[in-house]
Amino acid sequence: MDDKDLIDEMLRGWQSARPELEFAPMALFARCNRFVTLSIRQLEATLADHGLSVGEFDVLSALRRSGEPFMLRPSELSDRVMVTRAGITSRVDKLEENGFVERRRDPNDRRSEPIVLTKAGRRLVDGALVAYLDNQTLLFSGLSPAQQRQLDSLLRRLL
Amino acid sequence: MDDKDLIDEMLRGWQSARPELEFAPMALFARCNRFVTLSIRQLEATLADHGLSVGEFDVLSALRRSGEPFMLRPSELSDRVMVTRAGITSRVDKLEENGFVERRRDPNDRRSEPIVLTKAGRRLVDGALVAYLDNQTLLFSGLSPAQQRQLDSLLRRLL
DNA sequence: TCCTGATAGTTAGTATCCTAACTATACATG
DNA sequence: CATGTATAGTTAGGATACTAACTATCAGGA
Repeated sequence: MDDKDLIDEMLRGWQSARPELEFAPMALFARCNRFVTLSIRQLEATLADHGLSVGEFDVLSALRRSGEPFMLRPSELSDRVMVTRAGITSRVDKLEENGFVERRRDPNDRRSEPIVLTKAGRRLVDGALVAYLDNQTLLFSGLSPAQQRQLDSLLRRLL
Repeated sequence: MDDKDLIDEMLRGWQSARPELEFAPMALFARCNRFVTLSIRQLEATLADHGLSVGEFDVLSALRRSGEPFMLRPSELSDRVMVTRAGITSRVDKLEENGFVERRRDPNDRRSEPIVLTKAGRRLVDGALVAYLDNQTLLFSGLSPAQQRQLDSLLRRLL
């Protein structure tokens, strides 16, 4: 609401400072960025109610949706969550401290330390998931189903 | 290209793990997030060629487009760049060290320390701006002008 | 069997941002 | 004009993610 104005104001500033340049793509990207940033803040608040950060939730989620036995190696988590392995190490450290995941041994490869979701971890992520989905549904509630499909199609083209 | 697959794979995982829930909004948000994250990495690389981080560029940009005398107070910068004042302080510290901005005095209010763009700062931001705009144009080059307007309209509705 | 190179994961160091506490200054009011 | 409150900005402390370097293990070829 206020953000739209902010970006329009930026646009006006540029157009007056550098009238010979084209700023439409900049404004478009600024809106994407702004929407994502605001959304993440909301999601952070939602997950905080469950004692989780977004990063931790992402790890638990990847384990949860991988199905039985809810176990993935750090390198697989790294690929799926799009975070470096170092990042996964620190997230797993914290989740393990809190008893939501456990590091196991792979008898076939001693370099590997598969991560497995504990019962507590599964309960936690299943609970947080509902709140998370509700929040994301809310994020797009300003768009009709047709508009949501349209947005999805545009984003697929961009990626 | 590969990211689309990654998100589709996430979607398939969830649908098989929790078939009773609706994951379309989650996938939609994941695509927004992914697009923005990848775009920012590109922009970082582009600006790095000019010796700037995105955060520093944002500050210089706000000063540049504010017009003569290219001066704003930290609190104004904070509002326009959407970053806390503490964040502005550290960005300005670094920019000042490198000679791209200067802290001035406001004779009417000694609490205030207006930030002004130096000649070097202006040269820098004017140069980086072109590369930045080119990059952003490229980001959306997969969409037709009509599709770009469509996206803009959807985003305005979301914000 | 013994290297050599690849792979799995962690650790160390850096950068960035945020919140909260702190300092200095301004202003309104009794 | 004294004082309490609000405002401007900085500093301190904590969180998170990245890159690069390091350790341990595996696997293929001489």
